[in-house]
Order: sequence, then C-alpha cells, then structure tokens
Amino acid sequence: MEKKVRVRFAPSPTGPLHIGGVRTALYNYLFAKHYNGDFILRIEDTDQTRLVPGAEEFIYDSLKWCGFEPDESPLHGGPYAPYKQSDRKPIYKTYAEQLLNSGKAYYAFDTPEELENIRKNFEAEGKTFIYNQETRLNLNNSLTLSNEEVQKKLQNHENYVIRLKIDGNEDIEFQDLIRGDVKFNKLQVDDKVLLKSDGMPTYHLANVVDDFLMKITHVIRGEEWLPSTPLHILLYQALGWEEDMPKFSHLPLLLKPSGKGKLSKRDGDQLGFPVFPLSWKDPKTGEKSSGYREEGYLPEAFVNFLVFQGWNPGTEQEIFSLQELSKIFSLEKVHKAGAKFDIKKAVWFNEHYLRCASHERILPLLKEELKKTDWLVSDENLLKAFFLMKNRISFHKELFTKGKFLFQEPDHFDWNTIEKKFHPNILSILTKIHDKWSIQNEWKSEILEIDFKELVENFQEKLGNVLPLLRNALTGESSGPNLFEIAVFLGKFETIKRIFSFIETLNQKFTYKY
RNA sequence: GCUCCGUUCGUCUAGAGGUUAGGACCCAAGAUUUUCAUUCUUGUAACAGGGGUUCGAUUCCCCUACGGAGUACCA
Repeated sequence: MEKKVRVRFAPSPTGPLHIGGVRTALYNYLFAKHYNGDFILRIEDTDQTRLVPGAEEFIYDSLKWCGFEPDESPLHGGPYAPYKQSDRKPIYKTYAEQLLNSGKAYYAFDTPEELENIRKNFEAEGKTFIYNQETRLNLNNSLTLSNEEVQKKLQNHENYVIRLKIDGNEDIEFQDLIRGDVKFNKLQVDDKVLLKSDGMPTYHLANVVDDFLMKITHVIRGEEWLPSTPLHILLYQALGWEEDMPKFSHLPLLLKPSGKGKLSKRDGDQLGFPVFPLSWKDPKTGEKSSGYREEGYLPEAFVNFLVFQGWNPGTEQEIFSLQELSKIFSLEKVHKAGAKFDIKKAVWFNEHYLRCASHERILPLLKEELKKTDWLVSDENLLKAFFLMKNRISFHKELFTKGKFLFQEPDHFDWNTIEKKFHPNILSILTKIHDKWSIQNEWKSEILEIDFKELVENFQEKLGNVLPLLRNALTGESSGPNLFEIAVFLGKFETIKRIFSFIETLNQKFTYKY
C-alpha cells in the first residue's frame, strides 16, 4: 500500500512570512490535497537568537487568510505533537548521541572565533575553508583529542558542538521531483554542525529528525535548500532511515522584478508592492510594511496570482479556486527557473475577482472599509454603489476614494473640462433640468435620461457638451459610471441639491466673463 | 573563487525533434459606450550565442555568455 502523502511547511519565525514562503506553503498545501494527504505546519524556531515576537502569530494568520488550513500544527495539534521545534529539544539530543555512539558524528570544541580566523586565513590564500575529512584532523575535536581530554572538556562543561562525520569521495545522487537527477560530491559536503553549543539542533538535524518522526513523504521547499540536500540524505543514511527518506522537490525562487537576486523582505515598499501577505510592524524598529490583505487584495486573487509564479496547469485556463487547483496541481508542472515578480498580473487577478464577487462575498469587506469613514450607508446602498463602480476599480476599498461622490457632495470639480465646455446656454440647460427634475416623480434612470435628452435637443446642443457639466455637478468628475444611474443612486433630493449648488458655483465663477 | 541550479515575447508562461512558436498581463489600435471603465476584435513582441547529433532542432549533447542559489554553532 502506498504511504499516505504527508508534507510540511516549516517556516522559522525570524520575521514576517514573506510571499515566497506563502507560495511554498501553497504548493505544499495543493500537493497534499491533491493526494488527499496531510498538510503540516511545523515551526522551526531552533535559532533562539533570531526569534521575532509576533512572527509565529503572523504565520498562522497568513495561512488562515490564504485559506491553507494545516491539518496539524502547533495550533491545531495532531498525532505527532509537539510541532514546534523548541518544544522538541530533548528528541534531537537523543539522535545526536545515537550518531555519536555509532561513530557517525563527533564532538568539536573549536570556538566560533577560532573557526572564523581559519576561514579568514584560507580566504587570504584564495581558498575556501571547509570543515571536513581533509581539515578536521588539524582541528580541535574528539577525532584529534585523546579520550581523556575529551572527557575532561565535557566534564568542565566546555562548549562543544556535534558534527556529522562525512567520509569518502563518492557522488551523492538523488531524484528531485522538479529538477530531475542532481548530484553532489561528498568532498564538497562539510561536517555540518548537528547540535549547537546551546543544545539546540541546527536546521539540518531538526529537519531530518522531524520529517522522519512525522512521517513526511515529500519535502517541497525553496531552491536555497538544494545544496544542503546531500547532507540531509547522508543524515538519513547515518540514522538508518534511508528506507523512509522523503522525496525532495526544490522550488524555483521568486526574484526581484529586476531579476537581480531573490525577492527579499527588504524590497518591501521600496518597489511599490507588498512582499508580505499581511501588514507587519517590526517590533524593534517600529517600521511598518504593507500587506496584500491591507492593500485590498482578495485572498482568492492573491492565491490565484501566486500559484502562477512558477507553475501552470498546461492549459489556457487561468482562473482557479483553491479547490480546483488542488485537483490539477502537480509538481511536474513547476517551472525550474526563478520567476521575476510582476505585480501587474496580481492587480488584474484582483480586478477579475472583484467583478465576479457575489453580494455575500463583498459586503463584509465593504462594511469593514466603511468603518474607516464617517459615512452612514445602508448595506443595500453599499452594494448598489459597489455595482456602480466595480468595473472601474482594482480594489474594493477604492469604492470609497474613486467613488467618494456617491457618499458625499463633490469637494472639487474638473475645471479644465468645465472651462472648455462652458457656455451660457449650458447654464440655462442645467437650470431647466434642475427645474424639470424637481417635479419629476418617476425617479428612474431611463426617465431621467429622456428628460435630459429632450432638453438638450430643444436647445440644439450636443449631448457631449452638456453631459460633462451635469456630471461635474453630481460627481465633480468628467467621467464615470452612467450618470442617470448615479442620479438614481443619489436620490432626487440630493441630485437636485447638487445641481443647484453647482449652478451657483458656475454663476459665481463665470458671471464676470459674460 | 568553488559547487550546484537555471536561460522561450518587457513580465508570467505553453511547447517535451517536423507548430504560421500558443495563451495571459502590459502596451497600442479599432468597435460598443453621452464620458470613463467594462466587454469584444486586432496588432506589436521571444527560442542568449556558438558548436555538434539528426533528413530535420526551441526541443537531445557539449562549450561560452549571462542570471540565480549555496558556501555559518541562520534558516
């Protein structure tokens, strides 16, 4: 029987989860769901010095917003709990000792400063220092020290790390589900630190141990891990878990729009688009970064956009729900090369989802935005306003900026256009329409349109000369949604009021000229 | 430097020896629209370069160039 597919997303809470991480989570989620498998969230907080308060929360909130609920996580629990590596500390030590006892690992007492010095010296000679079978015999470790010396150091509580002992010069080959055959030579793999001097494991040990214990079948992670995969394989072998080794897949990176380097946290708002799913305030510096959610992206648009950065279905369909994606997602369709990030497509996706949004979908979001204003608008009117504006906005919150005139009298006019079109005749037409509409009891857009067109015809004016003025009266703009529908939305009282005050304004501005 | 990975329109990508190299975004033009937007139609635009292999290479191999990643007691 095939093993049940189990994948994990294993971020470390050293800062806000960024968009590349979200995509990794997305691909993991889709892969798991495609095979009816489990999607596990594991928090990799083994570097106690880099923990950032709030970062872990941020991960939960981000996944939730995107709609990738983990089957198991520190929050959800699960059969292999705990899911936070700092809570698993003793486990790693056991396995590190197992390796020590079987001669597959050794103690090393070199201090970070000593190693740094050696690295510098090597660099000065144009060489790279690697702590491996070629150099370790000149260093301070249990392979070079006598047993008594080692015991003494341990008893004195001298700082030590445990390193994996790698011997031989064979190639380590493996099948990457995205990249195909990949091989590295053992000589290039260094005797990596497994257990740090603070007793915490490094990523490599913790990762392998947890993936094994949590019965992970597929490791889907960023390309930055490709070079350390041979080390992980060696670790599986050293621990005797080769049979249960997961399959590896390395995702292409998300690159800066310039293509120079991977999209990083620092790019943030400098480039004019968010790199985080949610907004984030740095607890140390207080620096704020924008998020897709706060910018007004709908999560379904964000996810749909993101899935295409490095993957495609092989068909020409582009609009997919998360559920549809999980049906058709496959790792073979993941591109190998990094994708330069282009926000324009994301905006397009948002516009698309906005235009298709149902009342139920959009109303809560609109109400949330409405709270930021001091306008009182009924749900019904909010929706009416949205449907009036939705074809000309990219984000729902723009309803309250680009469609401001729907909720309050215009606070500005497009004088450029007004001055071009203005003519005393037009003032008369505006006055007439004001009078006519004042006694119009059937307040429907078709009727209002007929009223207006008749008047314009009587004056032998062109529609295009008068309409922009009337539009300015109602909206302060020279273009926008159907004007008569706007009038209906505003209601008779408000419409007439705005026309009246616009006539006053025009009178004040132009009387001296004529 | 060394190791590994990669390279199709400006961008995201389809393509898995024989295609007028397809789609989407962007941009431009036209139609519709009182305007703007939407929608529809059309257009511009790509196989990094050089060698092989082959009757035939975007597709397979090699080299070069370019790009990326890794090279920590960080993940």
